[in-house]
Amino acid sequence: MEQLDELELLMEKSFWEEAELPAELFQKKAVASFPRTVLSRGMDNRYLVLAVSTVQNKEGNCEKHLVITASQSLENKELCILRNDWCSVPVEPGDIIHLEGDCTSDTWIIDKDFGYLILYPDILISGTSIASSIRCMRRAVLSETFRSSDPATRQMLIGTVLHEVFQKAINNSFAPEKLQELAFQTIQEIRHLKEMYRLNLSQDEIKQEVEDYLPSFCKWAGDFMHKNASTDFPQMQLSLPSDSSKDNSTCNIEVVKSMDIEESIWSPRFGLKGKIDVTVGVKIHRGCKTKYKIMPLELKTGKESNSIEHRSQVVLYTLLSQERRADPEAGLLLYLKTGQMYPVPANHLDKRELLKLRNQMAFSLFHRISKSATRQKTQLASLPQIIEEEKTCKYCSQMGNCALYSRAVEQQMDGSSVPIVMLPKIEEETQHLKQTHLEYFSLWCLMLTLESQSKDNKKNHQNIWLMPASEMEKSGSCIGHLIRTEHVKTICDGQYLHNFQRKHGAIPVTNLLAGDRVIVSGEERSLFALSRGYVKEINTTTVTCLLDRNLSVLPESILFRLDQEEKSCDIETPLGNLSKLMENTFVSKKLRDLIIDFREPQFTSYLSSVLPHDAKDTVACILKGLNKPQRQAMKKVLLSKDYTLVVGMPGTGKTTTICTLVRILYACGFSVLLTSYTHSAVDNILLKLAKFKIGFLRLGQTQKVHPAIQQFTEQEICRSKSIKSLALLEELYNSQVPAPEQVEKGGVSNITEAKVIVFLTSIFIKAGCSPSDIGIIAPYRQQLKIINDLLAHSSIGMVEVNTVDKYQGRDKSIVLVSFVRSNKDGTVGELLKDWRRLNVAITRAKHKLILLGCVPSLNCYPPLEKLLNHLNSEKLIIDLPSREHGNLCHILGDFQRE
DNA sequence: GCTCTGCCGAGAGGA
Repeated sequence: MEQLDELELLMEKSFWEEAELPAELFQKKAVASFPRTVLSRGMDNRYLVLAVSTVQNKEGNCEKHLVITASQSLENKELCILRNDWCSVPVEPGDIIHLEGDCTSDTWIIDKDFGYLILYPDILISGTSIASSIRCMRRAVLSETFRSSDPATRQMLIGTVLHEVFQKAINNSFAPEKLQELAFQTIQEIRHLKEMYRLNLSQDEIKQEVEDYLPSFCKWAGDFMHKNASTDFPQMQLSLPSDSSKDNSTCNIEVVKSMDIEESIWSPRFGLKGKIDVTVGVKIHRGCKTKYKIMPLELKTGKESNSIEHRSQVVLYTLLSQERRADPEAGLLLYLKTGQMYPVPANHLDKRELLKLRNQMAFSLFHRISKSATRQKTQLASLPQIIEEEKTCKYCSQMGNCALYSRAVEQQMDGSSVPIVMLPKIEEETQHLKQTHLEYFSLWCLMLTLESQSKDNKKNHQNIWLMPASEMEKSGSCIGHLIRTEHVKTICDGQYLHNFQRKHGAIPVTNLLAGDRVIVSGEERSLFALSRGYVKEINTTTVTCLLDRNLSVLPESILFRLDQEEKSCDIETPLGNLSKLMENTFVSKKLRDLIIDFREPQFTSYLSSVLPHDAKDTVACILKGLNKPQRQAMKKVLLSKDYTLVVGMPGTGKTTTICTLVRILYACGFSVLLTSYTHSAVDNILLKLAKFKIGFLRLGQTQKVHPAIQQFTEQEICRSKSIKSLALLEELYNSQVPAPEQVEKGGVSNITEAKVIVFLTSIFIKAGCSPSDIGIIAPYRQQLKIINDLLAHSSIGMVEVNTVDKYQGRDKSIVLVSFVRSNKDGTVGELLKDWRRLNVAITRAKHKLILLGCVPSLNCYPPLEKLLNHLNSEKLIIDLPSREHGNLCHILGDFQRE
């Protein structure tokens, strides 16, 4: 906060004076807002704005002068002059910008005819968002904020299906029978059937409507593909920006072939992203001259509007295309209802205006929080102004959020201004809400926005395009220099299994684990973010990934890099829920009552009024599998008219309770809707339910917990007696042998512990345990990595190795825990202090639990100290004598050579 | 201080 005040003072000083001021200050702001942004010149230039001043030039016109730097030391300053309308770009000192154009003697000039300025270029905004901002910037920003408030319609479903049919046809054939077949096949796909079900539409209805389009598909193919002579193609009007003005704009356009479908491109040059329906190779015949271009082809199934929005989308795609190949200079807009196709030239003027809209939008998205003028209070910022166009507002899907934000947030600020004509509309849209509801909305919007902006969540996607793989590898979240090996296996549409190997040697030390999300890029600048997916398997030689695109179409020589996709905090779901909670519907009203106004939840008195009489025996039978608190929770839930909160520590059997509930409801003939904030929670429930269907008998087996652990968890952690997951603790090895931890950039590890863990695992397997019954847990990724590597070099099969948290809600027969930490200076990591995590770790084992760690070090952690004291009193701690360690190393040596 | 949790997601049409 202090830094910002200093900055504000700075901004009031004059231009040249400012430029002389301490560089650290700017560095501070830049670091706070744009962590680890790499400043650089060249194609991907990133400049830090040091100062902004508005000046009048000789002609009396306004110019903005920016003092900028691309050097991390902030020493080498350059000047950027913004002329004409570029003056209005809302750029401030401390901002990061990208410049397109020419720089002569350290001066950039961006004017109406030449050059672009991209504000916050690492915020990538989609083509459709920008196109929709033409009519209403506020709507575009609201749509980015409250995403889910736009339920899909019949027309959208038809649109999606027709897109797919066309995309399949262009790689196959436009023959009528083939089109028919492709259409039928597409309609049958499960995701479309689901959507039809949701919209209450029959398959026949959709089929009919889709088939109505097919003749136009044929017509288009007949017009634009496969002809004998170039003049057989329809005449069109198209001048490319590079054509000389003398050239006739009349030409024939021939679509030669489809190069890609649904190509997804991120453009950190223009701050854009998007998916191109079809990328086509096109011949433009003009007189005797022919130009070949690879262009975006945008499909539309709705009205043939040739609207500015549609055309703008195409223009933006020409900018995206430049990330991968030569400037197409134009794109194509095809209306599938009629087969009519319009060429869309990408003129400088259009691109300039669209990029200016992008900048405005980026500004709004970046500045979501402001300070109140009077009291410097942190508050939500105003959104772009409400427009005064009843027609546009009438059908706007963001109307509710627009009015709500205006009333709950903007109208509470000093000096807010709302167009007077819109006030009645805003009042009408929000009249169902009480003051408490408006305040709730405003508060949670602010909290969620602040959370998304917190330091933790400033993820740096941009490192993929700003940092070479070799540099990124040092952080452990990237692997470069990979080549694709073996065939790509198609699992289904949109899931392709790829194998990668390092071109030379083994895969370097990395944090990447199975299950991590990754972004696959080519190491070349033009090939980044080719595909996304997750790691399926990783060992010292090979990474197997499940990706959303098939990369076998690319040349085999391409060098790839995998970057771990850092989770960006998802506030979209809660914001969407928040918006839904404010809707004028019966359900939302009830929820507002309960959640905001704290109406007590109601319960009926008798189970007999809830459960059908004839289900009594079945229910009784199902309930047998639960302990007392679980049954009590179950009863409460069944009697609930509103909601019931079931609260419990990890391992206390919440999921089991829910599963049993589902089974009861199912047995009584109710339909059940499972929803969850997390996917994994629902997955766990489904997994357990599936188990019930298969064997079942598991329910009857009461698992016994070792009394020592039971006592401990009950006393220190749970207080509840409903521990389900039951571990039999056998031994705790106290490693009296030298087993120091290693702290490096990739994390904390302990090679000795890793070796012992692997050795013990091998013993269990030799004793007849199935590798799938064994789980290895360590709190640090680096340790998992080392254990994985040792396992990979052994003859041990697939033993699951993962972090504590990944075991949440699951059991293994045997669990080995490596605590890793071992040092003399008593360095305490935050990680092990978390007793909830400890609880998860020690309650995952059904039959045998082995904890491996350095007792003196672990005693530094209060929760562990309690556990160790407890185990000590039960004589469950076993020292590992140094003589044994020597033997162990021998054995391990042998074992590794095996 | 090195863990994890919320994640497919840009665009499907309408005026």
